Amino acid sequence: MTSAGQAPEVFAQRPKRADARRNYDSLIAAAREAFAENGAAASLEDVARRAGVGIGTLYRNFPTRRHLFEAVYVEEVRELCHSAEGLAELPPWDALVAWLHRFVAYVATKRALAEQLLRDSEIFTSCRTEIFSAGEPLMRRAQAAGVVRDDIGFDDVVRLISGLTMAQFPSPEQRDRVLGVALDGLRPPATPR
Amino acid sequence: MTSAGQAPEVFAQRPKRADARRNYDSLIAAAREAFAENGAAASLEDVARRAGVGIGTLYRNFPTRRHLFEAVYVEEVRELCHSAEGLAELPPWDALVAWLHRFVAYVATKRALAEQLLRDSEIFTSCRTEIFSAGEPLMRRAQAAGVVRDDIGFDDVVRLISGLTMAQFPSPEQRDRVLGVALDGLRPPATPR
DNA sequence: AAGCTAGCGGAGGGTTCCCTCCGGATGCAA
DNA sequence: TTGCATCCGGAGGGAACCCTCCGCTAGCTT
Repeated sequence: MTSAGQAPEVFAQRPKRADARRNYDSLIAAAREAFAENGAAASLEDVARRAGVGIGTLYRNFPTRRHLFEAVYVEEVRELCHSAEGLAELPPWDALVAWLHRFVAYVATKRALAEQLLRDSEIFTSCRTEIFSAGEPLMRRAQAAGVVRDDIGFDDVVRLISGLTMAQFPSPEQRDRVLGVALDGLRPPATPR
Repeated sequence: MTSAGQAPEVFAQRPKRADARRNYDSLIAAAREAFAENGAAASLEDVARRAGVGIGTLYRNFPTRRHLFEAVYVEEVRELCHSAEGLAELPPWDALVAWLHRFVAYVATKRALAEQLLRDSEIFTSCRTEIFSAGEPLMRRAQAAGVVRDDIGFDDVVRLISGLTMAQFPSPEQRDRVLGVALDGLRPPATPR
């Protein structure tokens, strides 16, 4: 008997035994920390140490550095997308802005991660899709309401916001001020209001 | 150029003998290539190989990785600042936009470099000063002419543009479109607030 | 409670890179 | 041309990291 045929599933699958699942989770948490701290080149042995497991366990769960990378990334994206729920009740412009603010927080910490994955990755495109289906409706609603210019697409906004967040800001105040400028660029050319 | 005369001692000094100077220059060129290609973690031995010199020569000129890094960075900044000359003849808004476009090209290739130096570096702050003295006058002129909002500073613009450029764009068209949006955000509000 | 097996840890061999050191080569001044 | 201070190249020891392998541990099932 073999394990079921190869899963086309890009996502690493979570193990089934209790202790294994525990290890899997702390590995992801440890990797999140290590990557945030030392960038994408963080030592895998250090990750294992942080997680309190042997290096062998790390490799069993994530055969390559990239697997680990992607697992962390997917986790992050999931949280971000989840946060889009409940915003539909706000006015169109406010809803969009609120979500973009969360997006900023997300990108800020995931700089190194994104850097690696940007090159080429099935994971990345699939996460992109997920992000789009979370945020694009907010954008379209705002455009329909006439509070956002309609000569641009959601992907333009994503690049704009995610890019500017990659810069390092000395203070949250400045970050918000700059974000405000960018958001002003989204408004229609001659909106009163 | 702004700061002529003797540079701060942080700058590696160019050697005096002809062959040594040649090596120094090809090392910087090689490093520029290698860093652009493999990111900040590029192997120093690879840099020496590209430059066609021994590893010893590299270490004699640049005792640490950071020295080499900074030398490349300074070179880049110099070129950028130099490009601000001659823009004073354009109309205020056009001059600013033209320079920001060059700035974009500069940041695009120097991502990895900046990433490293952002943390803490005397060099970085001094280059920052140089960039400011090149670009800030353009900005102030535009503000004085009333074509740029005056509730923001030049450093806000720098962060906005440089950040934006760190994102990766699938096409130059999209990059320019997004840049356009950001620039629109710089204009004064259509209606006074 | 007993057996089966998924899962664990970490030693260890291999690779890559860092950086020092010194005998030999060479530009430059006299 | 000659002398020498400067500069060159790359061998080599050490450190960090990658990843495999296998004897042992401990969940889960019956």
